[in-house]
Formats: sequence, structure tokens, C-alpha cells
Amino acid sequence: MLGDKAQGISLKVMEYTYDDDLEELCPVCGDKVSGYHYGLLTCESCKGFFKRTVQNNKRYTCAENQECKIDKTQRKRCPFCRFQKCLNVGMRLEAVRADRMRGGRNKFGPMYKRDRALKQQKKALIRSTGFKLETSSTVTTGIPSMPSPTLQGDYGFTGSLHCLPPAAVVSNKGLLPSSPIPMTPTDYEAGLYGPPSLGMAMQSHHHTVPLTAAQYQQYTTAFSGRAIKAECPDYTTTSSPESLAASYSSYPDMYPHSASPHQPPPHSQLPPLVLELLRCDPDELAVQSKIVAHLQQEQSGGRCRADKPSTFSVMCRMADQTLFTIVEWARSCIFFKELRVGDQMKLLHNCWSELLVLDHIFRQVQHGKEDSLLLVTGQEVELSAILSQAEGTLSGLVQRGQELAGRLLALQVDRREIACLKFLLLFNPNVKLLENQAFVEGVQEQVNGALLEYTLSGYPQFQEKFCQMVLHLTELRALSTQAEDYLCYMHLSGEVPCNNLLIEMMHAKRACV
DNA sequence: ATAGCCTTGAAC
DNA sequence: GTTCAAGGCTAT
Repeated sequence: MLGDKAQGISLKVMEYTYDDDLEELCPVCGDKVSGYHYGLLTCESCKGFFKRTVQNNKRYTCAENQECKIDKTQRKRCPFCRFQKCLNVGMRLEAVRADRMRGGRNKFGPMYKRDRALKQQKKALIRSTGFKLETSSTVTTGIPSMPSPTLQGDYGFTGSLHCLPPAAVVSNKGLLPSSPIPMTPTDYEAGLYGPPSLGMAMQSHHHTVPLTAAQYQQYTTAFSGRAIKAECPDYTTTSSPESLAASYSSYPDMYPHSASPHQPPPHSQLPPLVLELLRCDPDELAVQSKIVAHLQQEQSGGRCRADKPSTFSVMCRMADQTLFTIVEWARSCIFFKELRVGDQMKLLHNCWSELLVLDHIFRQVQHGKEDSLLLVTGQEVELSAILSQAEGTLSGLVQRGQELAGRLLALQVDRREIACLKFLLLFNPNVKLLENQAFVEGVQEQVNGALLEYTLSGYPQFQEKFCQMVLHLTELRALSTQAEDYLCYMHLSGEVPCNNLLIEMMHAKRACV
């Protein structure tokens, strides 16, 4: 068997053997793989199913618990769970063409090629060592790892993430749908390649199905057990102020914030714009589940270089994935999606680190514990563990973040306000060379107005709240600049994992300043 | 609606 | 010219 393989390789020279790929099983249903489809190797039927679903904008419901087993024999039974699984394993909506153009190649081509090369490499390594990579520790990395007994359990993605502390998995919105991704028995690693780069994500806007907010919600809903959409009126993405006003009068308060004991203002006090911005927010559990799934795949597949990735590199990958969800969020946002791609990129290049830091900070606000961090994966890590092992600059950054989180917690900043702050960071009128400067300024003003109105009516006992929050944005910006500098330094020292959207953003930003 | 097979066409 | 991942077609 091993001999046959080796011969196959030598005969086919260095060209990858297509048959090797086809040996794999479809990550959705376990059927025979027929090639790369919409981002990864899948079978013909799941390819067709995914295409039909996206093209025809189908909406399914699950008659059970949204956790139906999907295999070759049962895949027809629950299209909801099948589609959920398609998304969870990483099939890409963007690869379904909006214009239905046939033939040709898309932007995923190089990714497929890279994935093939990686698989090939890995197979060669397995052949030469006789082991599966997961159990071999022959290859080491130049990256100094920072092992810590307290951290290993939390950071180690080597096992499944069953080690998630229950408290961390439970959020204010419900439960994470059991184990995010049951990996197939084969060492499936379609998630190895990272998310498409920003350029790619942006370009795909022109040629593929743009992710509208409504679709986004539909898809994110598919991830989580909890349906946002089911709880709120279904209006289209370009809702008029009237329809907004009409719908929010009967709106349930779907975003209770858990961080503070303060009762958030009733929904009747929400300015329509605040409500709309809130609606753009992705479901945090959906995001969490997606990122966990991705990291898990990366971990199980990408073990070529190190058998225990360093804490820093794991953090980078988390941040990288978070950044990808932030880009996705922006792309689906009201106002933002009206902009030309050039402006979108300029705005994102300007504020990516601020959004990333705000995301982290608000997670800590919701977490509400001074002495531990809640990661985007839902894992909880003792602050002392981080501070004791992280190098000085990183410790400083973490602490500075904790201080800011503490101040926002004291301010009782709620989810609605964060939704506004994100827009204020995104629509920064100081960004140079914008094609549509006036529009960006207009959005900034509108959001400012809505936020002010919201804080005044929602927290009348606290007239200063708006000013305080905006002041904190200054500290947030300073913090994110410091974080960027640190990332740059680490990048130059060669300690940041490659193919990283973080680095791409950093370069893009530095190039245009 | 599903899934196997067919056609198409940009990248190589 | 070849590849192979898109979309299309059509029995089941």
C-alpha cells in the first residue's frame, strides 16, 4: 500500500495526484468527494445543495433541535441542518456567483492550489515518518513557545474544545450548539487556508452574491440555536425610516445586556437608527461557533510546523478570524455597503485594529470579571496566567485593555451603544482620499446624533454618558495603535503566523499613511 | 428537491 | 490546449 503510493507519486512526478483528494470524504455528509466546491472539497450532492440554497435564497427550518446528524443516508432529511453544516465546515457563500456566469475560474483558485500543495506535503510527511502528524513531534518551530500549565488546557486546541469551561460557553443569548464541528475521521483540513484576504473579500462584492444584512442574519441564524430573525420583524435591508419606525414599535428587546445590573431602556426608547445599527450586529454565538470551528480545523490540519502552537500565535489566529468576521460585518452593514469598494477598504484599513480592540474590550465588559479574560472562542483565561507568562509589552496591552473595560463597565455601556461606537470608528471622516467623504461625514453625524439621543433618553440620570463614551474612544484608539505597533514588531521578528489578514491590514494601513 | 452528469470558460 | 470549478440539465 505504501509502496503503491510512493510509486504513484514518482510516476506522476510532482503534479499533485487528483485521486488523493478524491479519497477524502465530504465534510458535510461523508459521501465521496468530487472536487473543490465553494471553498473546499465536497461531494457532488452537497455542492448542488449549497448552490440551490444560495441561488434561490432558500430558507429552511428544522423540525427537531437544529442538531440533526447529516450523513449520506440522512442528508435529505433536514435541509436546515445540512445547510448549517455546509456553512460550519466552511463552504463559501461568496463562491456562488450572483450573475450565474458559467465556467472560468474564481478567486478561490489559488487557494485550492495551495490546499492541494499542503495536503501533498502532509501526505509526503506521513509517508516518510509513518505516523500521522497529530502524533508526531518531529518538526519544531523557531517560534519560542510560552508554555504554561495553566494555559495549556485553555489554549490547547489539540483536543476538541470540549474543555471549554461551561460558564464561558453560556452567554446571555443561550447555549453554544454542542460541539461546533465533528471532524471527519480523515484528517480533513479544508479550513487550513485562512479566510480570503481583504482584497479578495472586497473584490468578491462585484462578482458574487453580496452578503446582505438580511442574508447575513439568515446565515448566522443558521449557525446558532437561537434565531434572531425568528424574533424580529422581517424587513428588507433597505428599510425606510417609516418601516423601521413601524417595526420597532412592536419590537421585542432582543439584546438584553448581561454585564450590568442596570436595566436597559425599553425598546420604545430606541432611536430607529440605533435599532438599525444593532440589527447589523452578528450573533455573537454564531461568530464564536464559526471561529472555534475554524481554529479547530486549523489545529487538526495545520500541524506541519509545530505540535504545540505558541500562545501568541494562537492569539494571532483568533484575532485574525475575528478580524475576518469584522470585515464581514462591515460589508453587510447599512451605509457601508453603499460605499464603493475603494472607500470601504480605506475605512477598514483605518479602523480595523480599533474595531478589533473594541470587540475584545466589550467582550470583557460583558464577561464582567476583572481577573480573567473571555476569549472570542468562549474560553476563559486567568489574567494572572497571561500576565505571568506574556512578555512585557503584551502584558501592558492586556492590562490597559482591562482598565478600559473596567471603565466602560462602570459607565454601564450597553450593546446598543457599542453598536453605535463601532459605526463611529468605521465611518471616520478623517480618513484621507475618500471618494465619498461627505457620505462618511454624514453617517458619522447621524450616528453621533442617534447615540446622543439614545443615551439622553435611555440614561437620563447620567447626562454625561455620551461625552464619557466618546472620550473613551480616544483611549481606545491609543490602545489600538499600541497594539498595532506591537503586532508590527512581532511580525518583523517573524513571530506572527503567515497568511494573516492582520498583517495584510497592517501593511495596507502603513502604506497609505 | 435531489444528485449525477454535462457544458462552459478563465487561468494556467 | 488542458484543467477543473463554476452553472445547467434532467431522470428520479
